[in-house]
Amino acid sequence: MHLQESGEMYLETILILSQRQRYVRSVDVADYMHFSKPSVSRAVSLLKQGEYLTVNSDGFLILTEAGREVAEKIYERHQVLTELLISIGVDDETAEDDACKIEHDISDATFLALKRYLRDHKKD
Amino acid sequence: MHLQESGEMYLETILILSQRQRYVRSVDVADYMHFSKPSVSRAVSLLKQGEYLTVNSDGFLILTEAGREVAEKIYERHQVLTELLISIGVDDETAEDDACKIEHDISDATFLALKRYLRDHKKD
DNA sequence: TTCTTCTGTTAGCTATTGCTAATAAGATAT
DNA sequence: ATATCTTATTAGCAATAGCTAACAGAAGAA
Repeated sequence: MHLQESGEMYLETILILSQRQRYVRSVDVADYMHFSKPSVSRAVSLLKQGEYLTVNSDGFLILTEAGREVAEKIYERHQVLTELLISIGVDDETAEDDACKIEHDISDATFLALKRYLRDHKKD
Repeated sequence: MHLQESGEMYLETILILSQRQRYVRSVDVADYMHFSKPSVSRAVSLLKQGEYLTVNSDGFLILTEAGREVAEKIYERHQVLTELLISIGVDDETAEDDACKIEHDISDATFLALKRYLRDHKKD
């Protein structure tokens, strides 16, 4: 099953929340993303179907290996892109917002090139 | 009426085609974008409704001032982003593809910062 | 003139992804 | 025990944006 941008966002959110909390429930995701509970409920069931996560008996969302890989990939992009935009003079909030859209669009090749670029120009 | 990414792509395409041809019809847009005629037909009627273009009696698509502004903005982004990605080592085709997605996502502030960056680092 | 091809539109399908309303079930409070 | 709050789900709506099938009208060819 191919993931849309929306699925990637849910996985990224679950990863972020699981770094802050001992457990992540659908309602936590809904609050964080400012989406309704039914929207999250459906998204979760699709991600479960695609084997990107499991839901345990307490309703806690657990990323599978595949889910965690996607989430970490997107989250890394998020951080690197934000840093990169800030480094060229974009204000923090705009950098964050724009990174959040770009992170889903670019190819691995482009992301690698950007990362390499940032590494080699850290002190400019 | 707010334009989606899809509307921006149609306008950009019409601009590109109008630089190559004396006139641009719906079918030319369909061929260029590899979309069906009905898809273009509907898009054109929405863009007409939003006053981004007019259709003359020969079926030629003419961008309005507003339409041309959007098209030129997106096309400029397309070119600058492509150049920028190529300049950091992304291959031409990937750069083109990724630029084509990013162009719709980023804020004016981010695009300005990128353009400024490119200008100041042309010879690196 | 008649047949074919080109162009555009209409109708209606699909998928994605947000929403609200209503409901069910469990946990907590009175 | 009953009432309320929390959480999750189901059903169904809306917008966006692609598609095919069918058709109408105009242009071009035989």
